[in-house]
Amino acid sequence: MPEKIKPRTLKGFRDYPPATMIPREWIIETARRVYRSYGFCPMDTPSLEHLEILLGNGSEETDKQLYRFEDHGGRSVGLRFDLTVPLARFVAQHIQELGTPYKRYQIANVWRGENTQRGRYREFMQCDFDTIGTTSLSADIEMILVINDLLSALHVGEFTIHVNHRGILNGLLEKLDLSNKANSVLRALDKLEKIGEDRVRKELAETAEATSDQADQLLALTALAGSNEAMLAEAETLTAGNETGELGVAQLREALAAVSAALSPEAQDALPPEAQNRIQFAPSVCRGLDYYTGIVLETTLDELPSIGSVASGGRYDNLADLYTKQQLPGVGASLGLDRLLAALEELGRLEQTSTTAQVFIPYFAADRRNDYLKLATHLREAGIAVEFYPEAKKLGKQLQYANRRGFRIALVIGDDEFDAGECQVKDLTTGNSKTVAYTNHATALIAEIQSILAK
RNA sequence: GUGGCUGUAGCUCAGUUGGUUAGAGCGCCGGAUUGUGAUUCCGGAGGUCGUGGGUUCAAUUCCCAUCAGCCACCCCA
Repeated sequence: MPEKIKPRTLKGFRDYPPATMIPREWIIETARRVYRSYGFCPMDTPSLEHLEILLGNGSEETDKQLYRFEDHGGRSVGLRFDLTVPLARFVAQHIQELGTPYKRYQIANVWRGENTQRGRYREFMQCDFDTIGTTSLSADIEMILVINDLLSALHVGEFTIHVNHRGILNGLLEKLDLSNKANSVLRALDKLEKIGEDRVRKELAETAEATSDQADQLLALTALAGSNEAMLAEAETLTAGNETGELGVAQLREALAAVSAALSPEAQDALPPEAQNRIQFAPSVCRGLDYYTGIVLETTLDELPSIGSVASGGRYDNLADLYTKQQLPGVGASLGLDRLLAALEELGRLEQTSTTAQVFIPYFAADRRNDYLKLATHLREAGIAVEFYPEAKKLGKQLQYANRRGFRIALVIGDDEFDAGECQVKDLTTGNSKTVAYTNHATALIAEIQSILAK
């Protein structure tokens, strides 16, 4: 007998059995619903692109992480490592037909050949939404509202949206004459919470050659704490005299005020106290996202901040300048679905179900198959998802199966019930059952099922 | 990509200071109970100890490599 091939998956690539796929789809559906509720429209692009498209302004890091190869026609190609670069190519190619403002969402896999860790895989899904072709602050405000709606709808527990404006830090850097060291400075400042002020100071001195006076000012900004209003006032003082910084503070102030106004006061008051500050000015949020130029945001879960940002985004001045002369400003953000799922799993916030139907019909009376199928059809027509067991096994076994899969209701019908035109509706959560007539288009039965499902 | 830790049944783990037939709990399958699932009792299946090599009379145990997972660094457009 030949050796069997060992079944296995590649590092960083995973299977998604039903128990993980069901919550996954639920998140996708929720994201889709929220995005659509703001008028964002679906679109997609190919997984594979010409290498030159993806490399574009690529940093060395991108280079290293990119999955690339030569296709059968000898072309250099690569798998997309995010959804923003393909979007840039897409709008550069199609903006004439699309018109502006163009609002899109895209939920798709991306690939990065980086080392794996909890919540970090080589194939993972991003749920992006963007508004292209407008510089209006309304779009920025809307981005914050979308993220707030989305995470609220996902039942992730309390979360914090950390909002900043690139202009504030850039302004301070200009003022301190450190603009040419921006990357090193931002990278060091971003580690503040992680490694502490002393080591950040050290890193600033080493990598950005910052003087201790410069470091003082940078840390004065990033270490700000207190209410959003108070912090903004401090930031205003620190950047005073610099146009970029002042504009940044002003825009952020306006956006935060608008977000508060948009969220109804009643809804706000109904939230627990910690949630009323869920949108916070965070002067140190600036990492990565090099092309962002305006408002930026990151979102962390209050119960598990260590897993990192589960949704981030911001405003960019010119999305597609690599591919077109047309200036295309925009604003957009992305939900990191796999990281979020990893977090929810760790927090025990995922529902354990392996079924998509709520109602189970055991195959009980062996020669009544067509009657069972007919009943199932009736229920489906009423919008109730039903699974009919394929074998006329012992009832106990079938109920055990139903219980394990997480069905809510079993409809027990044997010869006696068929003859009497009734049906036992068994609530699998409580174990109680109730006998209901199912004749007359099963109206009474449907009502009973719906009342149990509504619980 | 660099460094560290880990890998024993489907799951969570014990264990062997190198030595006969590698264990437990939970889960799974069957029966007690041929019309009712989470309890109870009885029985059963399931492991080349991640994989490959080396040292040894003997390796699941020691060594090397490799694969995978986790952690830190790096990075996260």
